[in-house]
Amino acid sequence: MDDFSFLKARLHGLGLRLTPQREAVWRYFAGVDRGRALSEAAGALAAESTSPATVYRAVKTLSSLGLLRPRAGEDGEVRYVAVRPGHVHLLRCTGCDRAVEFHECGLDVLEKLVEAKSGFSVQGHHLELYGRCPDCAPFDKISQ
Amino acid sequence: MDDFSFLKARLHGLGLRLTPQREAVWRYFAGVDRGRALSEAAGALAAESTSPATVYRAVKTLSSLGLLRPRAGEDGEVRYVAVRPGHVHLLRCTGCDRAVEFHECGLDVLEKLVEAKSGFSVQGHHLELYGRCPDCAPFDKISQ
DNA sequence: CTGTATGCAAAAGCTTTGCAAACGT
DNA sequence: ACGTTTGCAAAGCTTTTGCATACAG
Repeated sequence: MDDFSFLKARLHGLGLRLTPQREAVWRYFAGVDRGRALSEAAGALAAESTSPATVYRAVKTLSSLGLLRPRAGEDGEVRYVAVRPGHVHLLRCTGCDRAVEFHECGLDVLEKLVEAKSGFSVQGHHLELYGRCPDCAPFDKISQ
Repeated sequence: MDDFSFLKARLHGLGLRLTPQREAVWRYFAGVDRGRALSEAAGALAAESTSPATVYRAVKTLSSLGLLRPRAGEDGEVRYVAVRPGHVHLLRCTGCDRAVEFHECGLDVLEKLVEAKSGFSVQGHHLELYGRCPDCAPFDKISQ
């Protein structure tokens, strides 16, 4: 789980360094299977002796490198998820917000189609499935 | 452009009312072809004699009804977009953030597949294409 | 009448910024 | 040495909340 060399290379590309704090931020987001809000991250990493300001700055940096990606929840709160290299999509549980990755999507055909219809040049897509994980599904029968 | 009866019905379903302020908020978001941040909306609607607090409350309400949907931009800022009834996806310009809608996506097959592999029960998906609109594409050759 | 909605203004939170010190190359 | 990074603490914003008033059914 240490793509740190990868991280380092990406940072160096911009003349930036891989510091312990940035590594801690990356590990924090990469180590959980759901997105986290900035304030959550700041709170959690305070224990690891990384100041809030640094967490905010590091997230912004990693985000601009495309290593973290902001996603808005149903509630409008932004959570950042670590993006691994390659083409990855998430299936997220609407109950506990846990997520699993999947790769296939077959959207390249759709992209061409929409491109032709709209006159846009399509660069990529965000796709996320949502549903209930095995643990949360049972609750649907009880509550509500 | 007046799905106000639709709006009204959805609100009544929860014992809520369609007030002039809520209508103004809806019109604001529905009337633009790109998402807007809460603070932008609050600023713009102040001119229409709707207080910030009311805007924030109305967006939350409409959002919980599924009529507005929060989306996070690359920069991590949340913008809300009005959602019309039906199955709609957006193609958004990474330059100016303008968007056009499209409907086809063919993801039902994928949903079944991922469902089978993961053990989740899939409820739906968020899909967004991004690219350059005809107006913004030219700049790519100039800058950077 | 009763419960919902609004505006105001204050309070609370989150995020950013300036600056001096520490660090890596 | 030099430019980058950090932490602190202050400043700046956005967003939320309490409460009294207005409104709709």
